[in-house]
Amino acid sequence: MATHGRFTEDQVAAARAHSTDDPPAEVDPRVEQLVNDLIGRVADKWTMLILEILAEHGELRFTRIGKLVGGISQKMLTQTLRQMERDGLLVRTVHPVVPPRVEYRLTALGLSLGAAFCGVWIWAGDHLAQVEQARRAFDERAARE
Amino acid sequence: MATHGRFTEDQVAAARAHSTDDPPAEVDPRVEQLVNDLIGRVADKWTMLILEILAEHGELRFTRIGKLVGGISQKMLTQTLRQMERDGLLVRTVHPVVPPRVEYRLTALGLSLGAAFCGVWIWAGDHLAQVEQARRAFDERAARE
DNA sequence: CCGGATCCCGTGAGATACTG
DNA sequence: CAGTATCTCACGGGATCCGG
Repeated sequence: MATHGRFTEDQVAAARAHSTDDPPAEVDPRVEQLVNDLIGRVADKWTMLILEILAEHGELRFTRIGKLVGGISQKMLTQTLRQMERDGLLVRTVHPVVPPRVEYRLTALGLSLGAAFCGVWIWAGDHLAQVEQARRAFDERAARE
Repeated sequence: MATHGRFTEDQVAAARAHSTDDPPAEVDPRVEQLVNDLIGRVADKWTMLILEILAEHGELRFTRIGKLVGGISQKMLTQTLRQMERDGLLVRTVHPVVPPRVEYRLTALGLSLGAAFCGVWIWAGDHLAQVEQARRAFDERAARE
């Protein structure tokens, strides 16, 4: 089975296992809302991309992440990394040398999120062609008015 | 095992199964780029939320989706639904009656993406407390300068 | 030199009003 | 009811400056 080559079977299995068996039915709407908010934060383009890069490479410097992500501004890179640090997804280590050296590394929490996202990457790779075909069909129909 | 209560075991299993066994190593950087682009489109806050709502409820009207998602503007709702339709994730059915009645329903492709995202929802529910604690710790440290 | 803070500007999101 | 049109404004990108 494929785990995108970046996560172990165990990590993915852990991501899929529930720590708490859910009560029969009904979820507290307040919890529901909190989960939705968290999804809103985490389901961000740059967050997902950075998460993936760090999961793949282990520990990286600021500029390196920017290069690997591609197309991200330094501003958004800093901002996203700070937010991820605040959410406990990664740790930021500053080495007091010159030139400055700042390393970013995922925490266990960040790794678990990366494992949870793994399925989405697999999906993207597997269904890329289908999406492109759907787009062509849609655009063609739109062009015909 | 939990499947977020919205997807069957089979759907989730299908989402995790690779249709093609990847060749030993190396991925084509061009494909890599395309996958990243696709992730960027699909890893959108509103897309994920709408996908979830539709996976849960089956078929819904425009306004109903807006209510269920909560906090989305009509503009973004229209825009996101159109984009998802273009990507082949859902079908839009217009009933030529008055008042107008437009139904949205996920396609098989959309359902498979929902199943792939399932792990992220489970993660959010399971690690909500950890994230909140990390934020409090970060904010407290920041306040102490 | 690297990491990132700051400024300026354009795109894109939100709120409101309007139409078929 | 399901959008479209318009306005406004905050957020994102790019260039520049700065501290170590």
